[in-house]
Amino acid sequence: MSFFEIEKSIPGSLGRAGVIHTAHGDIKTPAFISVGTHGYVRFLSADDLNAAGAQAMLSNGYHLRREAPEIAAQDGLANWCPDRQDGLPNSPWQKPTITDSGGFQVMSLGSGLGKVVSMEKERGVTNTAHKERLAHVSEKGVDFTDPFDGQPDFIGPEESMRIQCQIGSDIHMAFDELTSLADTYEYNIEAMARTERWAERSLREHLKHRDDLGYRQHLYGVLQGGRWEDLRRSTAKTLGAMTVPDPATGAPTEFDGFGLGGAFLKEDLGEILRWCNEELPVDKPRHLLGLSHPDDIFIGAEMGADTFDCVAPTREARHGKIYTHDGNLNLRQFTDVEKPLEPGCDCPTCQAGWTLGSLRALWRSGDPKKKAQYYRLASAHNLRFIIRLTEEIRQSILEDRFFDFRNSFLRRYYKNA
RNA sequence: UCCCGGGUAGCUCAAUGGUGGAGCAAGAAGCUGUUAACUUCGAGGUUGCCGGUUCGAGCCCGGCCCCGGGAG
Repeated sequence: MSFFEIEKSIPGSLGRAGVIHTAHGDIKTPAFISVGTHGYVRFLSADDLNAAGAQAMLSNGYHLRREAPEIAAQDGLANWCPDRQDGLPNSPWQKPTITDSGGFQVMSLGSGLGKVVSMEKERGVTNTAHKERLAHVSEKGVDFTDPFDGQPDFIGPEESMRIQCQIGSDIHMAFDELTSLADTYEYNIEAMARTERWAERSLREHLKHRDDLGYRQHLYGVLQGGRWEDLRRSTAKTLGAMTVPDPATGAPTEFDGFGLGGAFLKEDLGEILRWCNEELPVDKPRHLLGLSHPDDIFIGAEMGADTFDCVAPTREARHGKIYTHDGNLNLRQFTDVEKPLEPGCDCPTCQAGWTLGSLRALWRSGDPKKKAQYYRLASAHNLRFIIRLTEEIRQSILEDRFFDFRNSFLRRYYKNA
C-alpha cells in the first residue's frame, strides 16, 4: 500500500481527494489538521478532538525539543501523555501526527518577532532588527534563544530531524527558513537556496532514523520562494526531483510529500500554489502550512493542497470569534442566552445546547475555571466548523461538484464582508 | 457623643498648592506551520456637598453629609 492514494481529482484543476496512510491511521483528504504545538490542542482533550472529527494533530519540533527523548521512550507522539497546562486530563492522541521542523520559529522568533503574520497588503510589514531577534540564521542552521527562559539552542537540519524522529510523528517537515513579506527578492533567492541545501541534509538525516521507533516516519520537503514565480517553480522542480541514497540499501530515496510554505498575500495565494503544484509530482501529498480561513482552504484545495493546519480556529475561539456559515461572530456583541451559535450545527458544543449568551457569560466571568470551560467549548465549535468544511470539500470533489459547493459556501460566508 | 482614618473613572488606588493619572472591569479592533487564556486602541471625571483663603485648591481652612476603625 502506498503512502498516498488519489481517489478523485477536480476536472480542469489541480485539486484532488485522497487518503494518506500512516502507522497510526489514515487521513482522508482534503483534511484540516488541528494544531497541538506542545503535543496537545489547547483546552481540547483527545476525546474532544475525536468528537470534532479530527483525523490528525500537528505539533512542533522546536517547542517539543526538550521532551523529545521522553516522547521516544513512550513510543512516540501518538502514545505520549503530555504534561498539560490547561487543566484537562492527560491522555494520548493515538492517531496520526505531524510535526513542524521549527522552520516557522526561524521567522516568528527572528525577522517576525513581536509581529503578527499578516496576509493584508496595506499592513506594511517590517522585519525585526537583528539584535532584537531570538533566532539567527547561518548556513549551518539557526541559533535560537528560548523565549521563556533565555537558554540558547542550536537547531539545524540534522538536529531538527533527530528531534522529529524521537518525537516519532508520522509526517515530518524538512528544516526550512520561512521568509517574511518584508524580505526582498534577493533575500528570498538566498533563503530558498539555503532551504534546498537544508532539505537535502534533512532527507539524509531522516533516512538514518525514520524507523527508529519501529514504524515508518515520513518526510516532506518544504517549498519557499516567496511570491515569485521563477523561484516557486524552480524550488518545486528541485525538491520534487531530489533524492538521497538510502543508507541501508543505497536506493535513491525521495521526499514522501511536500510542505507548501511561506508568508502570503491573500491575493497571491492561488497563483503561488498553482506554480508549485504544476511542478511537483502529482502522486505525493502536499501540506499547506499554516492557513485555514475558508477562502484560503478553498483556494488551497482547488490548487492541489491535500492537508492544512492552522492555529486560527482555536486561537480565534479563545479570543471570542465564533465561526458560522454566515460569517464570524464577535462574541462580545452577543448576550442573548437563547440564541444558538449556529442553528443546526453538529459540533459537541451546539449539540449540548450552549448558546451565544451562555458562552459569553463563561468567557466574561472572572472565574478561571469557567473561562477554561469557555475556551474548550468555543474551540470545539470552531474546530468542528473548519473540519466539517474540509469534509464537505472532500465530498464535493468525490461527487464532482466542488465549484458549486465552493461558490455557495463563499457567497454566504463572505456576504457581509 | 468623642477620637482617628478615609471619600478622586464602574472597582482598587495614584497625583510638592501649578494641565487630575494608572491597573482592572466595560467597549471596539486585530489574530493564519502558537513567544498568543494574547495584542492594540479609544472612551470614561461637577475629585462627597457648601463656603472660605489664594493669581491658582483633589490638596490648605470652616461647616455639613457619608463610610471604616477605636473609645465610651
